[in-house]
Amino acid sequence: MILLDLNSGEERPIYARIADQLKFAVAGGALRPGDLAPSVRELAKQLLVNPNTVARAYRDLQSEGLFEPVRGMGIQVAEGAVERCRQSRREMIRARIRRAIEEARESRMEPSEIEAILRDEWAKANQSTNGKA
Amino acid sequence: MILLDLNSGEERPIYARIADQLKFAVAGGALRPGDLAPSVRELAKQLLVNPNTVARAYRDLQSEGLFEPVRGMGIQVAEGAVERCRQSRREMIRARIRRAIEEARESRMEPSEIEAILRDEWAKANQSTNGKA
DNA sequence: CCTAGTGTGCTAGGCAACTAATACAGTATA
DNA sequence: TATACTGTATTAGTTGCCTAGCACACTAGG
Repeated sequence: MILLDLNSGEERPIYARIADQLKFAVAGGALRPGDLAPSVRELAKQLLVNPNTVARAYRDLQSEGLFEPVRGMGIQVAEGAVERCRQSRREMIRARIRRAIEEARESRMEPSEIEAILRDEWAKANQSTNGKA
Repeated sequence: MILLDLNSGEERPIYARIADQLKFAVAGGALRPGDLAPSVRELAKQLLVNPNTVARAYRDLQSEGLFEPVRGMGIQVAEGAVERCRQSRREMIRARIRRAIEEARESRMEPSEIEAILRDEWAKANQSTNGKA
C-alpha cells in the first residue's frame, strides 16, 4: 500500500515531509490507532531514501506522542493520535494561509487583489480535482 | 529611510528575503524607476548583515532585469520594473496560496474545513490591520 | 589630482542541516 | 538456536548559507 507521496517539489527536508504525510495518513483515516505503520526500511525502499531519514521522521513523530515503537514488530499509531493529527494538520494549513496573507499585506498588495487570488485559487482547486477518484 | 524588514522569523535565506522586500518596495511604490536603491554597504549596515549577502540579493535582482547598476553611483530601479515587480509579487503570493490549498486537499482535509480556514484568516487579517497607517 | 564613495569579483572559512553508511540491541518465528 | 526482521545510535560526508577580508574598476566632489 502506498501511503506517502513526496512528489511535492518543495524545498522542505525530506524527513519533515515524511512526518507530515504520516500525520495526514492518520488524520485522513488511512492509518488507524493500533495499525502498524510501514517499517523504517520498507518505507525507505519505497521512497528511495536512506532509512535514517525515515527513522528521523518517526523519531519526531514519537516525540509528539503520535506513534509508538514496538521493538521487533514495528511502529504503531498511538491511541489519541487521530484527533491530534487532525489538529496538527489544521494548524499547519492555517499557518500557511495566514503567512501568505500576512506577507501579501506587508507588501502593500491591494486587499481586493489578495481576495481575488484567494477566491480564484479556491475555485480552481475545486474544479480541477472535482470528479476525482 | 527604512525600506526593508527582515523580521519575518522565517527560514528562508537572508538574501532571498532582501530581494523579495526590494521587489515589494518597488511594487508598492516606495521605490520608483530612476530612484537609487540603498547602497550595498549601507543596507548591510542597516540590516546588520554582511555586505556580500546584500550584494547577492542585488545580483539576483539584476539578473531579473529589475535593477540596474550605475557604477560609482549606486543601483537604480529599472524602467519597466514596477509592473514586473507587481507581477512577481502576484505570482509569489498566488503560488503560496495555491500550494497551501493543494496540500490541504492532498491531506484529505474536508473542503468545508479548508474554506472555513480561508474565510477565517482573511477576516482576521482585515480586522486586525484595519485602522492602520 | 585625490579622496571617498559606488558595484563587482574572488577566496577562504565556519556553521548548521541533511543525508548516508554502519554497527548495535531487541523480538518474532521456524 | 538461528535467521530475519524490527527500531536505535554513532559517525561521516555533502551541501548551502553566511561571514569575512581583500582587490579591482568606476565616478562624484573637493
